[in-house]
Amino acid sequence: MIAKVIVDVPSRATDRPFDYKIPQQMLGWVEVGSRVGVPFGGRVLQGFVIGITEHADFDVKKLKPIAELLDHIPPLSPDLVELASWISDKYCCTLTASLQAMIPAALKGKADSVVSIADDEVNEASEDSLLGEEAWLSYIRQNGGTMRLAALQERFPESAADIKAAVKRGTLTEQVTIRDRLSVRKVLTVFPPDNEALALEALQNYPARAAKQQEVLRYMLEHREPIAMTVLVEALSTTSSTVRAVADKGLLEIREMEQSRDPYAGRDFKRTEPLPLTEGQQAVYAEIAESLDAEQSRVFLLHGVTGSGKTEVYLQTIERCLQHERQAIVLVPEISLTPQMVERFKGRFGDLVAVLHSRLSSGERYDEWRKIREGRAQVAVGARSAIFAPFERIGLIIIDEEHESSYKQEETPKYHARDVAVRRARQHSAAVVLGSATPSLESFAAASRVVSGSEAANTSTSASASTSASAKASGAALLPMPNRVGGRPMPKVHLIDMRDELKNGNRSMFSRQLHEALLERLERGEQSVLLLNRRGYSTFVMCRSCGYTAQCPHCDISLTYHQKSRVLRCHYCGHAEQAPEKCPSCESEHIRFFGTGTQRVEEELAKLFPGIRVIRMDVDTTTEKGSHEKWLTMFGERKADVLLGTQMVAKGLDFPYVTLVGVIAADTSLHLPDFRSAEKTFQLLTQVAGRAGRHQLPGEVIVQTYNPEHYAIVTAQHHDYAAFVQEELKHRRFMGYPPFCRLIVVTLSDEQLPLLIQTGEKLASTLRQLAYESGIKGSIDSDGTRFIDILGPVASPIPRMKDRYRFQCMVKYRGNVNANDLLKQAISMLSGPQGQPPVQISVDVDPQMIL
DNA sequence: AGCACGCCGACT
DNA sequence: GTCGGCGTGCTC
Repeated sequence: MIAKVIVDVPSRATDRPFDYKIPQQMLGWVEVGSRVGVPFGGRVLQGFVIGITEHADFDVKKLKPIAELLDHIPPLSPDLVELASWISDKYCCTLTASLQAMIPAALKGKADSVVSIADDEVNEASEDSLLGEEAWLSYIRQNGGTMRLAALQERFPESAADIKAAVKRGTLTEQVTIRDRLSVRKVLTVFPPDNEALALEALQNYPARAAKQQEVLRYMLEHREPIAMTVLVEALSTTSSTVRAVADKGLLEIREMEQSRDPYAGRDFKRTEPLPLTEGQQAVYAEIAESLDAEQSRVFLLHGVTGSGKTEVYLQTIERCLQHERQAIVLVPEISLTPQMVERFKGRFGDLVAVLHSRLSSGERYDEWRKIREGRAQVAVGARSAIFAPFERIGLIIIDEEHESSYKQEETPKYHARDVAVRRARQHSAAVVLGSATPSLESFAAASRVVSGSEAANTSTSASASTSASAKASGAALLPMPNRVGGRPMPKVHLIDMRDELKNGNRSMFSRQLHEALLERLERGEQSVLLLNRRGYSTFVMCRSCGYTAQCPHCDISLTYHQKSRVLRCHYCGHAEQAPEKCPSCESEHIRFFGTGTQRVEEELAKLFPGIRVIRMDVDTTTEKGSHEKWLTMFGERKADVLLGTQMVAKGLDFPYVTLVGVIAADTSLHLPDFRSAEKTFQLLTQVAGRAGRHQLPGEVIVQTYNPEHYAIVTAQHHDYAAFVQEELKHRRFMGYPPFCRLIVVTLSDEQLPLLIQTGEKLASTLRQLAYESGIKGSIDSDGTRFIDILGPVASPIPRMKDRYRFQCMVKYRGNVNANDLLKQAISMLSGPQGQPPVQISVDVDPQMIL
């Protein structure tokens, strides 16, 4: 039998299946989805089996056999392999990249060599005197004749060439295997006696002076369960040598057991029961439950205002799904994957929940992943990549805060978890629930078209190329939840025109109203949340005399100032330099280091409200593991008056004593050169406003802005999603942006500018030519359903990164245009015979940020 | 991506 | 004369 293997080489040229013979002893073990080690061009690499056939597409005589099978259970199932190939096709990336994204990093094996002294050499050495033998050779002998090549080279760096030569002439034999980057935690475990009768007899006859041993044995006979050595020793306040003594008599067994790291071990989650649903929740639940019972693959857009109780609906639909013995995946934006959120799922489903997020160590993540793969978990809660949770029978996929841009991966493979979810759900006949108070325009356009039949014809031409193409195909159903649980009103939102403040001589960053409102909360002992909406704003250096700013010498981007080390760092390439004392350009002393906005707000708060207790949450204060959780717990225990932060304070938090939400500057995100800036602003304001007054105490929101008449801000003030969408759709249609078309951004990069520009031009003209040949109308005003427009090449927003220049082309299209195919064709037309393009090309399908 | 093979300059 | 620079080309 022949295995088709995708080899772990991140290059387009090698991204195709290579055929390998399956050795006799591996027959029946090697499956689609298996991870194997294969010889490839003189070395051994990790690869994935994506197919098994009878006949090779290659000269059988030249076929090499698979060198090793790396796992007992294939890490990928055939449906995930199929999904990987869909991703690489849709997002124009290599299959290798898609496959790698699906497994935990711990399973990214690397080749590792073990060298042994050849047999005849061993004999020779016994005759020859060891005198004069090279140090490294005797070192191997001391190690029993075999050791890892890497370890040997580390010990004798100066003999590297000698060692290599020895391998070449056969003095040393080399064996290459793939080693995982994982450490399985082993725990010494004590097992109860096999032979109980014997043990009981021994217990009777134990010598009196071995009381502790007797105690150990009695304990084990009573509990009759394996127990960790450390726990046993602790419980009986004895030592491991005592336990060992019992084991040496053959009465107990001590073995090393593999132990899963459970990041939530020892934490008690209070079990919760399903809450009675409100009428609104019930209607939505019934709709989804019906689909679950029928095992249909349907997509639901759950549009529920903040505080409408979406999470309870999630929990109960998951319960329904589990009753059908099918598994559920819950995606949550990384930023709102808070302990609060985890607690709600753990509280309802206990150990059946596996949690996957970026704060886990690679070992912890691997253990949670295995819990899923081995069927010990039925529910996976996690960020973006949890969409690849290796379940066998998925019944339900929930995507909370569906509009969040963090569902789009910015690195290759640049997939959108929402679209992958829809595709994966279809493989499993599973339901998808997209939940949001502020659905993305793409999802909303795709969903409303199906529900409001009369508008269907109307929108089908205008928004036919929704970004959520798969949602479109499956026909998303809109499920509205317009009311808050308990009939609580939406908080009142006040807009403060900061221009008026300035006119009235208030130059502080706090308006009088916000100042007063904060004071009131302090007096009443209630809490406030302050949002500084500063996307992409970080600390930088500027000279106030000449305007000089510190730039990275390799990247054409401002350097970031790190206060702790007084170093300027580029966060694209890692370049670091000492922060200057005076301006390098004009020698002025007036060089200033601008701290994060939140730092300045914190200082101002301390000045205005002496004794105020502020928790500041931003990248500076939450990088440490667990710090996020720590701050939120503190705030929840009312150990602070104000929670001040960036985006991260806007999402999913629920504190009963928060009655004031202040937005310092609503418009900082409004004027970013991105076509989604209005949408992002509306979403953020709506989300943060939803933090107030979720319980008994009524909430108030104060939004400071310089653009009080902007529709994104006005509609957010009135919690009017429909009005926002209507206005925003007008703009999108007029400007020709999604959901009225789809976008692909192609970025080309190279060290040589002329070659780069030349290649860029060639790519654009080839694309135009191909589009023309396939008869697609090119005009932006075209009424036809097919349309394509190729823009550029132009310099990228970051024109140089890591000493490479960057240019980009944008493809806009709509209708049944296979832009991916055109693009792939164009790229292959300017590539060499092995498929390597003259410059580096990176493709972003459905980009989130255009900037 | 790596590694081998291969053809031209500065050294023992 | 050799060592070694990194330019193409291939990997089942």
